[in-house]
Amino acid sequence: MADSQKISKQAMHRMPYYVECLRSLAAEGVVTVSAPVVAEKLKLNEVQVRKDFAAVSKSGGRAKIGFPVQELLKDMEKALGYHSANSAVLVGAGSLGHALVSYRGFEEYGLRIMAAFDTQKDLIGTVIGEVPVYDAAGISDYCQEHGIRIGVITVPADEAQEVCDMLVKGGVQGIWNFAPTYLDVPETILLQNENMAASLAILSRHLRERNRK
Amino acid sequence: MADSQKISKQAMHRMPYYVECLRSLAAEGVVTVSAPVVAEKLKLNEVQVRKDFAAVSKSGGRAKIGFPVQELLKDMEKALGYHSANSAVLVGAGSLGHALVSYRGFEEYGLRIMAAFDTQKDLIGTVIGEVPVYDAAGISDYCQEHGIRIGVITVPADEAQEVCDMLVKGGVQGIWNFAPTYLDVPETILLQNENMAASLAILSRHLRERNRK
DNA sequence: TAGATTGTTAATCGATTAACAATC
DNA sequence: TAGATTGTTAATCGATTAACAATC
Repeated sequence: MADSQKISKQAMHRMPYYVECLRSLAAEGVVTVSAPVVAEKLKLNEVQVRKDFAAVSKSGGRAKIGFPVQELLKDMEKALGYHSANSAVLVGAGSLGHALVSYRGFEEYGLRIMAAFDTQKDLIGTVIGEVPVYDAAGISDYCQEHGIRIGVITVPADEAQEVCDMLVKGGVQGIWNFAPTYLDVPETILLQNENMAASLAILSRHLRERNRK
Repeated sequence: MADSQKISKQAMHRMPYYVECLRSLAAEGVVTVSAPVVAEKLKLNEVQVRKDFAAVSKSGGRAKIGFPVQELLKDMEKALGYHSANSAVLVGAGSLGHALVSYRGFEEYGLRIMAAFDTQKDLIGTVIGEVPVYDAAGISDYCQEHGIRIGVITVPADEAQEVCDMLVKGGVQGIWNFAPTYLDVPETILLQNENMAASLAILSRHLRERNRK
């Protein structure tokens, strides 16, 4: 029953799937839904879903009936911060960075990329979508002036730490790191590593095992 | 000492960071390295690193000396499948899909995107980088004819299941799903969900907590 | 009422961390 | 030898799953 604090990282990873599931139920006009039903749809353990729901739901569910879809959805989106916009900058306007900047989909989750930075002369001064690309030298100043809270790192591994330091100096509170490298950040800053290399490795490993048999 | 099978998912997620760390050590000309040293650099537990190394290293380490950097690197890259190319197709050539196709970085990890698919008429027939975009109707046939092993899904949530089914029908063995939705796949197929919404939610949540105090 | 579903307490499981003997 | 580091066995921790009483 919405104890605010304690949602485990694992639970946070399941939340987006609940949201998606609840939205599609809402679209079908379903008014209430029970944990076992959602668990069945998502192939998850029933108790797990119940606990996850309990962790975000303000008013709780009702025995025999379940949870009101719309209300649970709202509570969950709030817990996930989907509606609280966080200003961000992205550093490294290479192909991945370019992609992420032009992908507007993150806005739905509260990420608003205000500016991009790069060191490459021919990128500086250009505009991606509606996002301007500035000289990387100005990262810290820009972040301070605009109260930027999140830095997205899409530079090569060997430049990531330097960029990270500049972002920290600029006062960002969270860093979303796409470089496959370890970053050293002060304890107060949340580092979220997006580990695509690991995902690929897990896939690759599975295929190898499979094709050996 | 390289028991092949049992590398946990969590361990797999740490591997890319080891690889990056070992590469940079190798570049500095370092010949051997011990688990405690790497643990210190990566801010990980020493025993954990030792166990992870033991899981991939063929010849094992030597007391007081540690592991030969080059050899361990080779063993690890092999365990991760970095050098075993897997052919893939990507479905959904929207902005995220476009980004991933044009990002050549995944080739290093063994993912070779051979073709992209979309339903949008004005995208079909175009070329992204060197990758052609075909009509989504032909997914299954293409995969079968070309022995495609991995399908990458970057379509909106409500189209993902349909696309997934076509990929499965085409005989892919692994699916890398970027849509924030649950997919139903046969047990034999490995589904790897790339959960960017969750990453953002975790960041967002942290910022909110922090700014309340 | 009977039965489904909730919330919660207890048991299980897997991964991390600690302890320690073996080795170079 | 002494001390660092390995590999391994045992203890701890956290998350998942099972069990069950309370509720509608």
